[in-house]
Amino acid sequence: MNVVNESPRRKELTRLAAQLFVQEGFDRTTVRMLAQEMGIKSGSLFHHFRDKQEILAAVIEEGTQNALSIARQALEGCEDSAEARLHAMARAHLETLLTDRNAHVVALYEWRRLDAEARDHLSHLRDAYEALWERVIDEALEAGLIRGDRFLVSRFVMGALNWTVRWYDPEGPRKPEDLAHELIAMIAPASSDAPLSTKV
Amino acid sequence: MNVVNESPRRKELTRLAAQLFVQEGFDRTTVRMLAQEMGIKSGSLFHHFRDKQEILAAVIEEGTQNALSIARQALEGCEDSAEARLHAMARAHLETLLTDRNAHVVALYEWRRLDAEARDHLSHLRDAYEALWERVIDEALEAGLIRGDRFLVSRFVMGALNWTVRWYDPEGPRKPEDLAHELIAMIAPASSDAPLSTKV
DNA sequence: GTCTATAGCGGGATAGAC
DNA sequence: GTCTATCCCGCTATAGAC
Repeated sequence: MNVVNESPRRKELTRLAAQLFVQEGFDRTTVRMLAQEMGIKSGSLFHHFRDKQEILAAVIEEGTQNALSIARQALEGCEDSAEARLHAMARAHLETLLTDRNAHVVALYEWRRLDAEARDHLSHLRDAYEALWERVIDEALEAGLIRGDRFLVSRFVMGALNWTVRWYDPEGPRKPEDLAHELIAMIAPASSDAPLSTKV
Repeated sequence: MNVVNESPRRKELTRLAAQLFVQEGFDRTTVRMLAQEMGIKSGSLFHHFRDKQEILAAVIEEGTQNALSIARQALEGCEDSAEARLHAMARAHLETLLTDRNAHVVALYEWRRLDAEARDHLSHLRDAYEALWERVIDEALEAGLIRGDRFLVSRFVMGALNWTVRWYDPEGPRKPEDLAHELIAMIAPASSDAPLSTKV
C-alpha cells in the first residue's frame, strides 16, 4: 500500500514530517504541528495518511530506501580497493545522516516506535541496507585492512557512525567526509598501505 | 535539591522508573504506569517528585553518578598499561549499560528530554564522565596504542559502545567484557604488543 | 483536498480525607 | 505517605460541509 501510493504531494509531506520527527522526536510531534508545517489544518492530514503511525512508516521507508540507493550508487562508483569502498560506504552513510538530516535519522532513531505490522513490512529494507554494510566489512576483513569479528565490527562501525547525530555540528569545521576518513584511519592500521601480516 | 533529597525510598522509586524509561521511553511512560510499578496510586507519586520531569532528572543523575564512580573505581584498580586502562574503561561503560540495563541507558538516550534547568544542573556530571574518557583516550594516544584525533576518537569509541544498547542480546554468548575486548582489538593495531613506529 | 467542529480519550497534576 | 476523586488540558481521529 505504501509502496504504491507515491504521489508527489505525499512525498513532500513525508519530507516535512521527517524534519519535525528529527527535531522533536516522534512522540512529541503532534498532528497539529505536522499540519501547520504542511500549511494545512490537522483534519486535512488524514486525507493523506490513515493515522500518525502511517506517517512514521512513510518517513522510515523513504529514509531507508534513500540511504540504500545512495550507498549502492557510491559503491558502484568504486570497484577498486577495499579501503576505498569502505570509505565510500561510510561517507554515504554520514551524508544521509548529517547533510540530509532527515528521514534516515528517523529510520535509525524512531524504529522502535513502529507498530508490529510496519516493522514487519520494513525490516527487509533495513536488512538489505545492513547486508550492504556487512559485505563491505567482509571485503575489508579479507583484504587485511581491518581485523576482528565480522558481526561485531559491523555493529561497532555503524554505532560510531550513527552516534555522530548526537554530537555533530554542521557549522563546525569538519565535513561528513572528514569523519568518514578519520573513522577508517582509526580502525585500519596502515591506512592506504600494505595489509597486515596476520590475516584473520 | 535533588542532591540532598536522597531517601532510600526515593532511590528505590528512581530505580523502578529507570527500568520503565528504558523499556518504553520517557514520553510513552505515563505517571500511572510509574505508580503501578511502584505499587502506589498515581496521586501518591507527587509526594516524592514535584513532577514527571523531576523523575527523569533523578534517574539521569543517578545513572551518570553511578557510571562515574564505577569507572573511577575501575581505573583505580589498574594503573598499569594504557591498554589495560582503556579496556577497564570500556568494560565499566558496557557493564553499566548492558548488565544494569537501567539508569545509565536513560542518561544517554533521554538526555534531550530534560528541560533547560535540569540539563544545566546535570551537565557538569556528564562532562566529568566524558573527561574521564578523554583522559584514557589521551593516554592511549600517547602510548601509541591508537591513533587519530583525540576528540573524534573519543566520540567514535563512545558511539560504538553506546549503540550496543540497540542490538546487544543479554541471552547471547557474548558478555560485555567480550565486547570491550573486541572493540579494543579493532582499534589497537597490535593488541597488547609493541607500539607503532609512527607516533601521532 | 481542505475546511470547521467536535467527539472521545488519556495524559499530568491537585485537593483534601485518612 | 497513601488514598480517592477529579480538574483541565491537549492529543488523535472522525464527520460532514464546501
